[in-house]
Amino acid sequence: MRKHARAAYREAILEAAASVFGRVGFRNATMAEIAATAGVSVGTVYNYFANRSVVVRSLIDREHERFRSQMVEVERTAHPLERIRRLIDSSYRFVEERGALLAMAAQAGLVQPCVECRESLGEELNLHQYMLSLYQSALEEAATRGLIRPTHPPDQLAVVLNGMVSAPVQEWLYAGRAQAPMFNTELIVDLFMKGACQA
Amino acid sequence: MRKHARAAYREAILEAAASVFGRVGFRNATMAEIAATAGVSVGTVYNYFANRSVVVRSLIDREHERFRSQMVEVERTAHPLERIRRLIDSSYRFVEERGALLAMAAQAGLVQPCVECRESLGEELNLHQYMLSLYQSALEEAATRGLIRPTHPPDQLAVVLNGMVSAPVQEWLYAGRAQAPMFNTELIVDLFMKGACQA
Amino acid sequence: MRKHARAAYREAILEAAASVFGRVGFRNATMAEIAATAGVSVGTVYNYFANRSVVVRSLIDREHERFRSQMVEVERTAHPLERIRRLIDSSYRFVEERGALLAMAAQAGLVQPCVECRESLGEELNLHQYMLSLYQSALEEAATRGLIRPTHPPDQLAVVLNGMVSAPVQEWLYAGRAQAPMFNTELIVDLFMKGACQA
Amino acid sequence: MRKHARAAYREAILEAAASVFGRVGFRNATMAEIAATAGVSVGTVYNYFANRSVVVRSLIDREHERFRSQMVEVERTAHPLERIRRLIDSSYRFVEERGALLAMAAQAGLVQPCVECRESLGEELNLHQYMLSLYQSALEEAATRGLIRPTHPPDQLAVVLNGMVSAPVQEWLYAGRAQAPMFNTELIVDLFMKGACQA
DNA sequence: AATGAATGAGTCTTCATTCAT
DNA sequence: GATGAATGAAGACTCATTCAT
Repeated sequence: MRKHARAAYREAILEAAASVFGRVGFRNATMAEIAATAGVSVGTVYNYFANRSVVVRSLIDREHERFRSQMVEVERTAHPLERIRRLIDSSYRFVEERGALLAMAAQAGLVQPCVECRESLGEELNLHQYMLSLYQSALEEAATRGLIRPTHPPDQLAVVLNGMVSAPVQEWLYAGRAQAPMFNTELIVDLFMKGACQA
Repeated sequence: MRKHARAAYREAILEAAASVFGRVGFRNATMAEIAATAGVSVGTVYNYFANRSVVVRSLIDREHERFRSQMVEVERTAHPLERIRRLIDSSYRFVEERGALLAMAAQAGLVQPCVECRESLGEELNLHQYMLSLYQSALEEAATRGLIRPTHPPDQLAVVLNGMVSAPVQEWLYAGRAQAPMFNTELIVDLFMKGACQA
Repeated sequence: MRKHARAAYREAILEAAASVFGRVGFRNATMAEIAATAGVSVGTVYNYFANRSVVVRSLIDREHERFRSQMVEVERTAHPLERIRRLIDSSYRFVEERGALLAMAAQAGLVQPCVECRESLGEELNLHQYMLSLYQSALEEAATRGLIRPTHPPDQLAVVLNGMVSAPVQEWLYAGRAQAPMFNTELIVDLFMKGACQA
Repeated sequence: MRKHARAAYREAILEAAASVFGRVGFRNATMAEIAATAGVSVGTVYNYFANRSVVVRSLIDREHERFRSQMVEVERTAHPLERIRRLIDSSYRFVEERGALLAMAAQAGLVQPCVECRESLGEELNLHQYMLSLYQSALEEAATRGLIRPTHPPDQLAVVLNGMVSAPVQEWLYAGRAQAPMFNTELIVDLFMKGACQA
């Protein structure tokens, strides 16, 4: 039960950190405010996390893990184009469910990498790279099966596709998350597959 | 010649700021480091800029102006799809030429909006909005002329297109600007127009 | 006991501030020196007082309060001339007991108003006005009872009387508080009542 | 004529300093503002005065000199009580004529000594001491001639008398010099000589 | 183990003073 | 000799981190 209590504290602090990061931004968040939001003392935060940057890393790790575990099932989808559709859809669902965190995630490079934050965050923590690799392997498979035009290298396609997916999220974050997010998977998929031109 | 010297100092400080912002990030940059990089004393920086945030704004204003003036000519292109191609191309050329600055610009929301930086920067300073509006009006015109499918609302198309364009830039910034940037306008245009699927 | 410690720290800082203000002057006193004198770190001072000017105000408020509470009893004295005598005596006793603080108080306008300090101190903090009003009402009462000549307006009399009382204090402060203060209430009262001339 | 120009500059700077000290206070006055008010450059100020504190001292010296020269005639008055009356009257005239300066003077200890300013001002610069000595010798003479009661030591009388004279000036300065000053020599003299009591 | 006050290095900013033009 | 820009020491204030209770 000791263990249980520890986990609860840890969780409370991480949630508080997520909320504060989302509210005041990555750099303006102070340990004092995180502690206050979590309803614990500063010292307690330091009992659970060695220092500020560990808080950040832990938070990102946790979200990363959640995101990955949500994607694991999707990754099994056999048809590569359908897999892409589901990856996008699943990404959007993640954003919709964990929106507050995303503001912070966006700044920390989960969605789009942020040069500023890189130093304090390891390379490995990045959802961005993870999504790119998922898109890329799906695209490679699609190319192999002749489902998409072999015109462009899959890694470049992956980057651009990721940009298409991320753009509405960024837009929403930038608008201050005022509206409930409404992401349109079909638009992205349709556009990516068929393009904008009249046939 | 006094005037000339003043302009030179101003420029040197802005360049130094750009470099420092690019190197250590938007918020980690100290006035002392900017001054040192410019080869002047702290006091001198304050002779030219009232405070830290004025340095940032001035830098962004300057880039904004340069970017706009580069786009002015492009905006006159009559054919909307050709205009889009040139907007993209011109954007990439701007990035290639003023790469170091872009790292900073990226964080400050010139390329992709950064929630954290918004508070310290006026709405109006944003290249992002500017590019979106250019894309959108081109797309509206194209829709009117029946050049693109009327399936999707032009504002959403503009957002996604901007995401496609920005993605490789972000990727390059994120990779630490290690390589000389190689942006492929044709890939973006081709993908946006025709899509990835086999016909 | 936490509470006790807090009060002790607060007191120590205020005493240190009083000492530093007295030593180097109102405006030359630095937070660092106040902290050092109190034997705490700069941060600690800021844990107790939001900023420099709050330190000053708090110090003055405290003295103001002490002074007023010491006067409250005197104010009840029925006979107006006797009341004046006691007001003077009580003022001098306050100065004698809390001399170190007075140096600072003098500059801050407690004893004699100091134009320079007014902007940073609220009107209401002023002992000077308080004493004037006490003297004035005593003088008005004395005039009504026919105890003093009705020649001069009571508000002007109050100002001059206050000047008589303050002068020896100023003198002592100006001499660097080298000697133990020796204020002569009888001299002031005698002079104010009977004047210097031979009868 | 070179000499003439130099003197004019010197004078302009001192007047500017007086005005700035009077406006923003002793410590808040910057060399830049003094220079600007004088209509010269900062460098020029330093061509005439070695440093900030020399400006202050020079200003005080000048006023001191003017005051003394105005008093020289008064000092010759044979009758000691009449001399006191004229000293007071002359002091008030000086204040009325050079009011702006007095604000600064007050802070700098010309009228009432200000502990804060003592360090930057030599002992010798003090009008206060000068006036005290004039009052004291007049009082000693009056005591010798049996014109005043021998009850109180002349040095203490001088201090108190000076307090009586200064009080209305302080009051006027403290009120922000809003009204034209109206000092009442007769009230001071009458009160000092005869006291406030009914005969 | 939780607490929260103490710490002090680090940041922005001011301004007296210097000095090249 | 006048100019005014450059200088940098010094001061107020913040906040991550430590540690006695």
